[in-house]
Parts: sequence; C-alpha cells; structure tokens
Amino acid sequence: MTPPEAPKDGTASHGDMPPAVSVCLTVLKNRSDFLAAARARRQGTGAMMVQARKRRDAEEVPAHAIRVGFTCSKKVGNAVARNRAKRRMREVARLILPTRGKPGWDYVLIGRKDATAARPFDALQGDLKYALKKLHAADA
RNA sequence: GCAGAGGGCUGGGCGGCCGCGGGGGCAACUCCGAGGAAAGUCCGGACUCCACAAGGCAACGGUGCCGGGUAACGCCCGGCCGGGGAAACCCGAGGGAAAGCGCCACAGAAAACAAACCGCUUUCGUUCGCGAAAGUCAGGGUGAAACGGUGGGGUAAGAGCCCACCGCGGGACGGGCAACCGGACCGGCACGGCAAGCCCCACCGGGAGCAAUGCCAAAUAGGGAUCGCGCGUGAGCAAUCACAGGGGUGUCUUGCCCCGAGCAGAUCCGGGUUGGCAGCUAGAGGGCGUCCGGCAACGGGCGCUCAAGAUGAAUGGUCGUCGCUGUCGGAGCAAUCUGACAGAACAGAAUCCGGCUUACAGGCCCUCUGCGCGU
Repeated sequence: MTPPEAPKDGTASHGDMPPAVSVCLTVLKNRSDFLAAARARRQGTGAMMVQARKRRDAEEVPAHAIRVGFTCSKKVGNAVARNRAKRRMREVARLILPTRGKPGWDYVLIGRKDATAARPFDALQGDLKYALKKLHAADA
C-alpha cells in the first residue's frame, strides 16, 4: 500500500530542502557527545526516545553539520535485536534528518525493546518527524 | 505400510527502489561483504610479550582400559571389558583397594575380623514355666553389601566336614602389537565395598593475553608521601675490563642477563590520555572433482576454484512476487484446485585455526532392526 506514496514523499521533501550545503550527516563517536546530548532536551515517542542539542559555537565541528548517534542498551535485547533496532533507526535518520533536522544540532536516537523493531516503517518515520517538531518548538 | 535405531544435509528463492563497510581506479565505475552454531569462552594450538636455557627437587593443576589418527587435545576412529535391549543399537571419570590412612548412614545380633539375636542339638539342673554350660550357622529376620550356590552323603545337631556340578582364586601353555581372550592342571574357598575422601602410580603442563605487542602524534606531569638499596677493590689518562656486592624467573646447581656513585627501585596518593597506523587476515585454509593407501578416523597426489576485516562497530532498510505451513470459506466422490488472513526458529564475525558443549521453526536424504502385506 505504500509504493504509490513513496514518490510523493520524495517530491514533498524537495520543497522543505534547505540550501544544499548542509546535507552532510556525521556520526557521533565520542562518549562526551552522547553525555552532552543526554543532558539536553528529550522527547519520547512510541518506538524510540530522541535527544537533541544545539551545539555551542566554540565546539570544533563545522557549524552547519548535522550529527546523529544511536544507542541501544542491553535492555533492548540480544545482539541481533540491538543491531536491527539500530539499523532501522539509522535508515529513518538518513531519510528524515537531512530535510527536517537543523544544522548545528546533535541528535541521539535511543532504541526501545521490541517497539523499535516491530513498528511499521511509516510510523517510525512519523515518530521521528513528530519528535523533531516538538524539540525544535521547545527551543524557539 | 507400521514401530524403532543410527547418521548426514538444509536454514527460504527471485526482483524493484534507497543505503552501508572494504579493495582497485584520476574518474565514471567495478569486485567482495555473517553462522551452523558467528554463541558459551570449556579444552587444544598458532602468534606476541614477559631477557633466556639445561638438569635435579618440591608444590600446584590436568589427564587416566588398549591401539591408532592429529600441529595438538580432555577431540576423532577402531578394538576390549562391564551393564541394558528381542534386535538394530545404546550407556560407562573404565589405572591401583596384598603401600598406608579414612569412611560404610538407617536397619540389623554382627559392617571387616572378630563376633551369635531368634533358632537347632547334646549334657546338667528343674519349682516342669524353664534355666545354665558346650557345640553350631543349615533355617528366620535386616541391609546396597553378611566366612559362595544347588543337590547328595554325613552328623547329636550342623558346617566344603566329604562328593558332583556351577561359581571363585592361582595358573603351565596357546592366541593377540596391546587392552584382553581361551585354558591343561592345582586349591575346599581364603582376600567385602568406596579412590567423584585423602592417597599411590604413569604421562602432560612456565605465565599472561590482540585492550597481546610495535610505531607515530597530541596533551598533562617532569608531581607529592613513605620505604628500601648503594657509596667497594685492582688495572687504565679515559672509554672500559676483572673481582667482590646487589637484583632477576618456586627452589637448588650450572649458565646467562641487568645494576654497579646515582638519579635508579618498590608501594600509595593526585592528575592526564584513553586518538591514528601497523598487528589484520593466504592459513595445519575452505569447496568441488578425481586417483592411491587405510576397516575407519585420516594421510598423500593431481586439476579447477574461492577469499568480510568493521572499531558508537559495515554486511542493511523497505516493497512486490513465488514457494512452505496453519485457520476460515468455496468447487469436487476423491486426489486436488482456488480466495482471504496469519505464521516462519536459534541467532550477528571482532587476532586466527582444531574440537567440545549448549540453542534451534520448518524441510529433505541415506543406512539398519523387528513385524505385517503383496509378488
């Protein structure tokens, strides 16, 4: 039931696209970045928790970059379950963040037991969009 | 066909769209990219560091029928013995109990070497209920286990006291590489079990691990406290050499190395980094075919072919379709056909190999045993 929707999603995103400069997504690797994000705003949804932080100018990261990290603790399940949850979140982030994310921000997506792996993909995308809207609104 | 036994394989296929990691390339692009257990981290190795080697002794840990295979093993194969099963086949920590110590609950008279509760027999006594002494272990009862079992002779009653058979112990000799098997003959029979209690014997084992280890870069510190060692002799202008001394691996011997007038050693406290590259994937390598040796595990030859290397950690996300299974509905005598919905396990490389163990939806194949049916 989704294939007709897929192109529509693509065209819709063209409108929102910010100037092409900022489309680079990088991955968070340092523990300190994760800790900083954890102290900032958070928004829970059905299938995941999203943390977002606007970086300070002093940090030595390109100002327009959008950075994203993924966390699945052992509570999510065994290695197979954790990997699957991370992959789905990574895919969702790849589709949504270049258009809906804000340059200069760090995002951390946290997986939930069963929910992250089982939620329909459309709904998972919706969750992230919703969370971003709430987080950005709270900042403004 | 039914019941049972053993072994092996597989672990959805195809196609869109969008991605990720690594190699090659200036680029376009192109090639490769999870498992049978990748798991538990239980054994065995390779590799690296701890400076290193030989022998003796001691300790600790492991292994434990025999032979073979292997780089090695606690693994695998073949065999032996014991036990279970009608059979195929399965199970067994399976060296030593006359080196020593220890233990053997409950029950029972008695649990390890000496003993006699009930009972049986004889003699004596008797208040005729029975009591005492002696003989005895066949019968009873207990137990996981009780001076071997059955029958006969024998006797006061009994007992390997004697005899036959079975069992047991020793055993010339024969077979086998061996575990072990057979066994003439001899012995009236003695010598209980537990070694997954200590132990003895044989064999094996140094420790730690890829966060090993090496290089580069940055940053911080060139900290503080306590303890301990040392200031030697000879030669030489000196570098240095020799000796004494100190230290080093459980210890000793032999040997070796380091220190040897400094800014070194140990412990604790405090602070900082926990980035990049190498190690890092081609090796006892996997697969297919074929030939040779071997009962087999396995070994050897030839030909072709294959190839993850990540590090907040790639190897995917999503959709369609086919196949499989189940439920419900429809058609059909039935096999079957068809529609809708649902389900599809255990599980994710982390230096690399050989094993073991554990988890696992569904499906497929081979061999053997017994019974039934047909020809």
